[in-house]
Amino acid sequence: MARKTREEAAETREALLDAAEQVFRAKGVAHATLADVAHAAGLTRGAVYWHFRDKAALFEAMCDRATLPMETMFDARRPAADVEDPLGVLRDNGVRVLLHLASDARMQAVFDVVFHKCEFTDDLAAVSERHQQEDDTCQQQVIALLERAVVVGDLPADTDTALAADAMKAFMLGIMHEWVREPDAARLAATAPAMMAMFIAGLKAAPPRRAPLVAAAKPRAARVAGGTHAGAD
Amino acid sequence: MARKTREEAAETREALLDAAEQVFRAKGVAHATLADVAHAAGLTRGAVYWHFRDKAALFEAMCDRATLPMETMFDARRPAADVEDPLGVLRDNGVRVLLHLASDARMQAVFDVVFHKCEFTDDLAAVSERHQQEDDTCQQQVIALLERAVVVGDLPADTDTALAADAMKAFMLGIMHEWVREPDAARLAATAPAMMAMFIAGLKAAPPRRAPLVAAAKPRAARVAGGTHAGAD
DNA sequence: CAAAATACATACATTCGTGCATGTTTGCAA
DNA sequence: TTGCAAACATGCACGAATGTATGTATTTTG
Repeated sequence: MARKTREEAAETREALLDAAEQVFRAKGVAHATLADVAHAAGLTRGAVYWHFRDKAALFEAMCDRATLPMETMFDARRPAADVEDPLGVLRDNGVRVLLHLASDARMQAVFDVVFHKCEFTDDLAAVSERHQQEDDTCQQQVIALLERAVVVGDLPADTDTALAADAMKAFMLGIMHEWVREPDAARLAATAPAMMAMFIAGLKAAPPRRAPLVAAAKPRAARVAGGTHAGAD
Repeated sequence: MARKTREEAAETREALLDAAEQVFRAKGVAHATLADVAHAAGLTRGAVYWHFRDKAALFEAMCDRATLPMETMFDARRPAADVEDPLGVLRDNGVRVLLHLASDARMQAVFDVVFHKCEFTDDLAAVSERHQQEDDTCQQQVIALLERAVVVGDLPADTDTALAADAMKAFMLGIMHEWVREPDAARLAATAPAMMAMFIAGLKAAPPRRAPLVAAAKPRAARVAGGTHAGAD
């Protein structure tokens, strides 16, 4: 109808993002229409097209609003160069992320959408790349802690820290992936410590090593050309 | 144009499923049109509507063709009641699944579609429930092996086998989820044993226990109001 | 206080995908 | 050999969603 004040406009934008979370979660991103989102917010498509260029932009803004807090949670960590119990820090970080997911309804909705209610194709390539970058920076943090663990002596020198980081990422991602399908905050909160403790214990007991099995302990000559060669036939 | 023989008709059906894998993977299930699938197979929409009721039926058939082999792979296992090294069997089973994924291009395509290129909403509810059932039967197999491990003495008596099974499911699902994004068959094949060994080692070293933390061992008083309270500040 | 920009609602044209109905040729059975 | 049904291709009507253009009232600015 009429123009709103700046604050009210910002509120409508938030309302649209809230509606997008609900509608995307219920109908899927591709299957949901912008009219659905607008109507869920008590508005019309005009409001949506005023605040966002198209559906992809709306989706991107929705993701940003939920993942930026998570980014800061990880980036705010100290340089991780002088912690005395790096594996303990790693475990606590994992638990913290899971507890945060268990307590933040917005994060739950967005993760449910990203995991199960959206198709990552060309039009969402920008969002996908941003997620990729965030994941990479997070992985660097984990690798730094793992290498610190090597220095401290909690892990052997030839630990494949990159692989261990991939394993941790896969574990946590799988937990969140499955949990958002049937959210039970109490259960996740109760089981998160045991989950992470189990993973860290496995990391200590059977850490993945570099130069896995092939190119065995001491073959004839190490005349591999590429340098960054995979190793497995 | 004309009628084909029964065998040729079956071949065109397979060709349509092949095309669906490619097109769904490239454009996403919701964003892909049946004309795309038909054209990718060198046919028209008429052929699609002859063999499948609609897009959901095509998707379901595509999933079945790829996951049924996996089902048999798990169901063909022996009753798991008298194995002498249940955790070893569990580890080998996990490795086998990962190796199978690394070597089967069809399974890779379908998993990529299911994980990243499709929206599980109402119209695909049937497929989602079937996946759920398959997962449950698989989980029962894992739990059976874990309880066998308790009997054998590899795990303590109060091991939370259901939670451990959830952890394994999350771990494997996370590995596959991430791997299909950037498939590298050699790398997955090379790292799968170390991954599974690490998990089993963690299971042995720090198995999750029942009656986790709440109703705790012996704190002052368990007078938390909510009942389903998180517990970890 | 007037002009311009804001914050939407409304209306419209266009495209696109689906579902079905129909056409057409050929394999298969009697 | 005839008839029927399989195995598609083709064409059409319908709805639905998008993008944009326009209208409108209010807010802000000078």
